[in-house]
Amino acid sequence: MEQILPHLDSVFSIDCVLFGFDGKELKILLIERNEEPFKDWWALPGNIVGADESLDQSAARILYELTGLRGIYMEQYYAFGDPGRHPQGRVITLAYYALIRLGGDKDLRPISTYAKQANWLPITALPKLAFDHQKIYDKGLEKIKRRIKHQPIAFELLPEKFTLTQLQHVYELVLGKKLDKRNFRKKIVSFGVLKELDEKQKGVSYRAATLYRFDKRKYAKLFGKEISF
Amino acid sequence: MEQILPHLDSVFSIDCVLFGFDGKELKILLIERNEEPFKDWWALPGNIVGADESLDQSAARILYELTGLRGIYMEQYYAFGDPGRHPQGRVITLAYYALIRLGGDKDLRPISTYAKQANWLPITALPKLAFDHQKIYDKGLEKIKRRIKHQPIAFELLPEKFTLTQLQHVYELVLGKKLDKRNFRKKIVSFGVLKELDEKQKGVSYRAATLYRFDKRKYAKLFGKEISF
DNA sequence: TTACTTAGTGTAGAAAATACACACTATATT
DNA sequence: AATATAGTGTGTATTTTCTACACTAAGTAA
Repeated sequence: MEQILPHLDSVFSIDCVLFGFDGKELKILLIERNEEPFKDWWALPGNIVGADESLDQSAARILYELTGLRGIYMEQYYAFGDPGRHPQGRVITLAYYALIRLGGDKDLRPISTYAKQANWLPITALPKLAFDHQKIYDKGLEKIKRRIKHQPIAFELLPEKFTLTQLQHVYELVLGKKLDKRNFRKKIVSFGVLKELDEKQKGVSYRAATLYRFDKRKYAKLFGKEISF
Repeated sequence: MEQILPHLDSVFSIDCVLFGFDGKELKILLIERNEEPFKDWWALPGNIVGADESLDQSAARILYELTGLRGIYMEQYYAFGDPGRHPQGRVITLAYYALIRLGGDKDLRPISTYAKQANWLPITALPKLAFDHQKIYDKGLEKIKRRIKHQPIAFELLPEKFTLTQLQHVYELVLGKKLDKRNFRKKIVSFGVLKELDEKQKGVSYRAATLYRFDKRKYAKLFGKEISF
């Protein structure tokens, strides 16, 4: 296809803030860079957008390449493009976030191409990040804080079957504050997206909690509507 | 500066959805294109991002060039980048919206460079738009609907001094539904961002309404906090 | 059997949201 | 001067939602 438009030397990338929950802590996926600039620094995983893919496709591809995960709820949230943000030229990057449940079944594929290692690090103790990635992460956290209050996205962080206490725990970690157990349960149940199962939690050395699953059909109806926390 | 990064022939632009309110209707600014592709079609005003400007600076510059306006509340809300969205190559565009008060004092500067004409058209009767601009507009409207519920941005659409009825009118237009006058006033006053003036409306052939101004200091404090409609 | 740990539940009071109707006032018209 | 008109401005009762708060039930481990 002929390029008629004016040309500017800009590169367009996508960076992902992958929030993961292992049952205890909220973490994000970081890679340790193996190349300059910012060699040996931790950075958000990201990549260049391909010529023939849509932005969402590209984000999904990048997530897949970096983690082996598919079908994850993922959303574009902000574009960062300060002229000085990348020392080697103009790079405009589009930030996506995803919510992922960690541990248990399938392990994540390692990331090797441009990183020494990849690791899930708890958000309570993040290292200094390369480029403007701290800013990107901050904005991402802010975004999901806002979003979890209004839309039922917390389930993405949990396994298919979960207890109400686990769900509450996720809300508390994301929002950064304690919630009242009874009020939390009342409200979350009132949304009508939870399905109580006959099963109980297993392997705990105390009274086992009832497991819940979330009802995708009702969830789909609710989505777009506003709920509030 | 040496370009080390891989190079892709992509162009990065910004398109603006400028919402305007003339006291009666909600409108957006559109231009009638004078060049192919989509010659003679209506389109959102937009432009290419300059090499040495930040995204927000670029948006502000574009808004200024197109309208002569400065100091307008403006926000990035989504990036559109389907490979086929521009017939002449890969163009990724970042959408911004702005809220503008129309009429009265200063008229907008005409837009001449790449358009036959520019016009404020009511959102209730929009023509077919070039490229994927309908999609961009739709998402923008959705965005401000959400936002006006939670943050005090409606003032941007009104003149410095306004009546509560005018303010309510804006809310009703954006949200697309009628609001109760008494409840609306109670609530909007309770936010504490309005300052009642001694002045009254002029030139009306009925009882003149009290004019209000909004208090920028309190507004600044409230900003970021959540309010709800 | 007892001690321990977490699950699970209800209610009362406060605050916020909603529904609802009429008198007032400035102007224009006769 | 009287009247019609059109939008301003206000209060209360009801319902709904939010908040604060503490004990019993169930299962496990010793």
